[in-house]
Amino acid sequence: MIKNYNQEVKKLDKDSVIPIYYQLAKIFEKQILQGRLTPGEALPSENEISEKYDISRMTVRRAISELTNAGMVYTQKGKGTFVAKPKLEDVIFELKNFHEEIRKRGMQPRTKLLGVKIVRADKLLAKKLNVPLNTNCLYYRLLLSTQEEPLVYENKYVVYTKQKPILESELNDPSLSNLATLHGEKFPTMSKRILHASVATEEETVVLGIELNEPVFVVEQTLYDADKNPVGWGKSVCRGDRFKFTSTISWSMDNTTGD
Amino acid sequence: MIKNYNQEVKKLDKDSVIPIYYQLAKIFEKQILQGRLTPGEALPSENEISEKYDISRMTVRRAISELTNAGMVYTQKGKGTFVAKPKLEDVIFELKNFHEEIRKRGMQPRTKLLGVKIVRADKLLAKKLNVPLNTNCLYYRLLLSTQEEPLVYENKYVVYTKQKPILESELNDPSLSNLATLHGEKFPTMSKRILHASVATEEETVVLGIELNEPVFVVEQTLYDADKNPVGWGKSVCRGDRFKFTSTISWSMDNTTGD
DNA sequence: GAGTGGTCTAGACCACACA
DNA sequence: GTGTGGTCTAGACCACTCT
Repeated sequence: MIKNYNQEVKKLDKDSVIPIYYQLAKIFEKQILQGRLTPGEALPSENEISEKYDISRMTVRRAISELTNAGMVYTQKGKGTFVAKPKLEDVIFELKNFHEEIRKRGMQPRTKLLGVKIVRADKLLAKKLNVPLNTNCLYYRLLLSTQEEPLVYENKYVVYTKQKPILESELNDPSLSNLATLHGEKFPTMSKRILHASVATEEETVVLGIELNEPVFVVEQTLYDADKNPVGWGKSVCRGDRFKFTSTISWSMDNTTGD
Repeated sequence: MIKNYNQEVKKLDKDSVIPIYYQLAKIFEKQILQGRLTPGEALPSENEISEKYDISRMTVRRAISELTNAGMVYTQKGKGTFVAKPKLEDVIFELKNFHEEIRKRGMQPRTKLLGVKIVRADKLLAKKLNVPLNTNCLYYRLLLSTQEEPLVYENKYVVYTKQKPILESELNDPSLSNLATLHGEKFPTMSKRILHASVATEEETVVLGIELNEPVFVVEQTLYDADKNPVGWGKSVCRGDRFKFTSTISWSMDNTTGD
């Protein structure tokens, strides 16, 4: 508590395997987290820092860049670098690969193909995929489960332009982007998703083995190519009693988001 | 289609107001999106690029850094820089400030304080906030609405160490992190949230004006200070018929996530 | 050993903010 | 004007990969 009252210069180990810019960023991070630099307050200028620690200005900039990426400081041209306010009210819910997540929890993920066929686009699908009515599309119905119980019921459609046969091996990665890559002409480069809270329909209760009106997450996904044309569309229904999304926002350099 | 077979060098405008590193990054982005550089393929080495375009290697590195941040390429020490595979299966659902979102949609957000009082921590709350039983805590009940209808019902608790009076002005920003900052000793620096799909309880149907068993999103939030001690806990119940989360993942330099 | 990306330097010029 | 951050250069040394 009584140390450092003389704004003593923290030491940088220039021979360390740890980069100088990282050591410097950590020094400022510590000062910010300890409240010795408070939100709105200015950091020393880049020239001051580079003289004080006897390092190049470019190295100072790299350190500040790390802090900027972490959202801890922001820069203003011609004015200076300032400590940011924590933005803990922002939320980011991440959803990662189903198989990995299940395996991480010590269970065995399974993918069951309930059906796959070529269908002609009806009005809804034609609109979702921006194709003419009755265009040939591939339709997949999948059930993702652990060894114990079903978890996700998926319906996916992709534009079917290559007329390639449907391979068993597709089930190794039945993600919409993989299916679209295999059977479409173009590369998917953008994915839009919408997450709804809903209750299970009759069909979903049967497939998922839950009661009518049980809560579920519904994730609708649309894939686009580089020209912004839809190349795939799908709907995943996740059991509400087995799924939750977690979000960690941390005001520090490590762990931008976790789990 | 027939152009550029002579690997003609794209021009960089060195006198432009647009930074060279950005122009260069855009050139590679275009080549990748057009499929002239495919996933797994190597970019020219940094030295080659710097000679080819007659710019410094540090500028080349800055350009590649932009592409790396966008997830379009990855680097391997001693080997080279390679085009990444699009990871469109990752999902990021963002939830932004309630008031801004409502206003953006052309409605007027309202916050109604249903109640605020000092309570003694029961078993559940003592566990959530990691304090002894019966510790004094502040308890807020809030209703967020448009002019037309209620949307979110919130219950929030913060550790009450400062013994500061409760101010009307807190309602300008009744976020958990603001309440915790005002009434706690320490700075919140980390926020964890859990998103559940559920159905409305009896109390929630009354407050939100919906039917029993209507789907709702439940967002549970815990705030921590720099020492990882909980300083606030809250639960927000959002009408399922009025809320959806959207996610856009784009394999390009702009729009890392949108809306 | 040759080639690669990672780090770092000691300069330079610029546009911007502020007095 | 002075001071700030933003860009850029032309070198340098390192650890790493591959042959």
